[in-house]
Formats: sequence, structure tokens, C-alpha cells
Amino acid sequence: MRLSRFFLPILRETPKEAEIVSHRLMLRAGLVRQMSAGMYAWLPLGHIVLRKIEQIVREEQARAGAVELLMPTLQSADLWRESGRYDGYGKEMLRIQDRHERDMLYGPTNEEMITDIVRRDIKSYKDLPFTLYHIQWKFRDEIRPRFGVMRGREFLMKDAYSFDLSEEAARISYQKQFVAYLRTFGRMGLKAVPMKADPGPIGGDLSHEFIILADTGESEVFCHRDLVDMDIPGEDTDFESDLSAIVDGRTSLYAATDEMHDPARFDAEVPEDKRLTARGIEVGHIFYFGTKYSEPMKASVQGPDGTEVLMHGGSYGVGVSRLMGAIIEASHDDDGIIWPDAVAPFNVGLINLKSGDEATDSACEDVYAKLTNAGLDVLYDDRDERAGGKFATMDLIGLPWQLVIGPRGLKNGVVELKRRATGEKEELTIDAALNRLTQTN
RNA sequence: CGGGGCAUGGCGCAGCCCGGUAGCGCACCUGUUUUGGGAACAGGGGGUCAGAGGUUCGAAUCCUCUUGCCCCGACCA
Repeated sequence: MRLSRFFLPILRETPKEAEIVSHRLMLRAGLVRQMSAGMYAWLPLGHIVLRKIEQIVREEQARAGAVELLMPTLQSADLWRESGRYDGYGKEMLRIQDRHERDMLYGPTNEEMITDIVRRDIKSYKDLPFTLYHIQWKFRDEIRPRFGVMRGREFLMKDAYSFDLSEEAARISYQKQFVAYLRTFGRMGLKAVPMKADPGPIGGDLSHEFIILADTGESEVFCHRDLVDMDIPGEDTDFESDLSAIVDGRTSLYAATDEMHDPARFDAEVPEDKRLTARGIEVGHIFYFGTKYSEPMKASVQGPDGTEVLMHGGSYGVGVSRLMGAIIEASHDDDGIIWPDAVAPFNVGLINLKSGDEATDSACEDVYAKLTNAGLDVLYDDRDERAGGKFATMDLIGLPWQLVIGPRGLKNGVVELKRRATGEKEELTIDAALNRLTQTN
């Protein structure tokens, strides 16, 4: 992509409404613009990152055996009356009427709808188990939206729903999502700690939140220090095998959010030098809720002996749009964002130090074509701008690599390659730079 | 919803107390000189001063109401 033809409105000064660093940087780097309280337009650069995050979520859901579908954003109130949540959900649910004055709502979550879909066609225990998910916009009419996309009213969420014949079987589905989440967040360069959580209005008796430690986190969390730096399960993890060892390895150490925190247990179970009290950002939340929805909505199958058995359910959410904020909170410096390689909107920023200079232009065009042909996503700053502004822009938007080409270097046959995360700069020949970039990406 | 605050060009702000018809920095456009880590000079474009009503010869400025947004608390991916 040529920057001269892209839409990248960067801000030199910080809009005053942005308090936390991720919000400031998202506005400054041209990722989002606020349209009204808690609702954001995703500008091209932000949209690319959103898609990258989604893609990682998809790949790990597939690995765990979950199947994607897509449900509507608007739902009929009748389904929620059936489950009993229409009155219980409160003002956070945006309620609307269509032209026939039918009660509708903008879905804050989809347990009812997925249960309705499943109950219509699944009649036999032989069809179980399965897990369905979608990545769809949700709306929760938050009392006070804040922190940019971290607590918006409209937000993109991955929500998965498992259906099993029994509680024991459902716990296996739960474990698959648990491990999938470890991999999902790990691939984004995040250290996510699963913590015992309050099931809240979704209901149920088994629940974990996945928390990113960050000073600007909304909740206080308490955990065993060793949980923070645990390795993520490898690509070769067999999701059809028993995952208990991986799950138990995390859940056996103390970790709790403030509403579940038990100071006495914390002190008793965790040696003093391993006690970690910090703030955290919730990026995922998983629940096992048994027959909470299948019972009122009559979602059952016939068992082997011919009797009706209620399906046991769980639901598993990832805040996809929130993750972008969380990633930036975890990875930035004074100059701007530092995207982890896996979610960076482009692999390389190519800086032409002297647009209009024939030799420099043609060297840049050549490099741009070669990198693009090699399958790399390149943002080529071909604008007729001063060098300082180009460097500042590239640092702000945080692409993993910056390749700098100017007439002075070309005279000596070298270009500069900079790693954004470390600030390391290296002068090397164009061919060496191309090799380095194509081999490491 | 309770408490606090803000609303003036794309962004950051001054002007308001003490009414006289809008200004600064950055950004943007043109030209010249520049050009290797946010250039200089000259010229220029852009504003229903959040909206409505009122007071007044005259309102960004004073009064009333409304709306939007932000911050602190209770809720959540």
C-alpha cells in the first residue's frame, strides 16, 4: 500500500477526551474515530488490525474444533422472554420496536438465539457434542462507556457455545476453549492469566476470566506470580486428547479477580514472594452453565435409551475489539504503538527519504515490488514529505520493521533497517535487507 | 442514575468576568529557499462560537431551557 493513496489521518496532538494511552494512540495513529459515546468508526489501519485479530481467533477456534456461523445482531424479544432474561437483563439491553411494534433488541449476547437454532434440528445424542461460534457486533448500553474501545457500547465479540450430553462431557468442551484461549492470546503477544471468575448474569457454576495485566486495567486481580510467564500450549496440541493437565496446571495455582478474591486463601496458598496483586484487563470470559437455557427453552435430545436429555451448555467470549486496546496497553513506548508481529497491520514500513529523487524513487519502487511479491504487506511512504515527519509517523503506527532508503545511503550501496520494538538500526545492502525481511516474516 | 467538568475552523487552546460582530499554535493550500530523525519565510483558504429562546441599538460574551461529550462511583467482553 502506498501511503499517498491510503487514508491515514494521524493526529499530532492528543484529543482531550482520551485519558488512557491505548485510546490516545488509537486516535493519534488513525485507527479509530469516535462517532458517539462508546461507538467507534474503524478507520482503514484499525480495520486491518481488527481483521488480523479476528483471524487468529478463527484459527484457534478451528484448531479447538469449533465451527463458525453468523447470527443476526437484532433479535426477537420473544426468545428472551422464553429464557426469562428479557426482564432480568436490565437497561444495558438496547430495546427497540420494528414498524409492526414488535419488541426487538440489539443482541448483547446470543445464548437464546443459538439455543433456538440448535433445538430445532438436533434431536439425537449422536449429534453431540459440538461447539458453534460467531464473530459479531454486540451492543450493551453501558452506563458509562470509557477507555476508548475497551469499554464501548458497540463492540466486536467472538462468542462460542458448546452443546453436550452431560456435565462431564461439557467440561471437556470447556477445557478445549480454555486451551484455545491460552493459544489465542499468546499468539497476539499477550500474557493472559486465567482467573476464577464470577459467572454473573450469564449464570452457571464454572467460569474463568482471561486477564491481561496492565496498570490501566479496570479490575484488581490477585494471582500466583508463576502464572504470568507460563509457556503457551504448542501448535501440536491435540485437542482430542485429555487437556486436563494443561488446564489443571493453570487452575491449581491461585488466581482470582477482586469479586472472587479470598485474602485468607491467597496468603495460605501462595508464598509471600509469589503473591502478585495487579490490575487487569478482561479479554475473555468462559462459562459452563449446564441446562440454564436448555431447560426453559426445551433444548433436548433423545439419549441411547430413548429418554429425553437436556443439553448441557457453555459459552465462551473474546472481546475482539477490546483486544486491540489491550494489545496497545501492553505494547507501546513514548513514540507510539509497537505492534506484535502477529497483528501488525503491515509487516514493513518503507520510507523514501527523498521522494522525487530519481535514484531513490526507483530503488524504493524496486524494493516495494520485491517485498510485495514475496508476500509481505508493505506500507510505502512515497509522500513528498520531510524525513522527520515520516519517521515520526512510522514510529507512531508501530509497524514491526522500517526500511529506510535515501540518496546518501544508496551512494554507498546501503539502506537502513530498523526494528520498531527494540529501536535497533542496521545499515546493510538492499539485497541483505530483502533477505532479512523475507526470511523473518 | 448520583457527583464534577467541558462545548469557539481538522487537533490543541485564548477571548467570556468588564457585550461592539472572532484570534493564536499545529494541520491544510500556493510560492520561494530547503531537504538524512516533526524546516524557514511570504501569501492564502476554512468558523451557523453545540442548539433554541430571552435581555439589549448590538450577544461567543449576560439570563433560561435543551442537547452532546468527558471525568469520579455502581455494571460488563
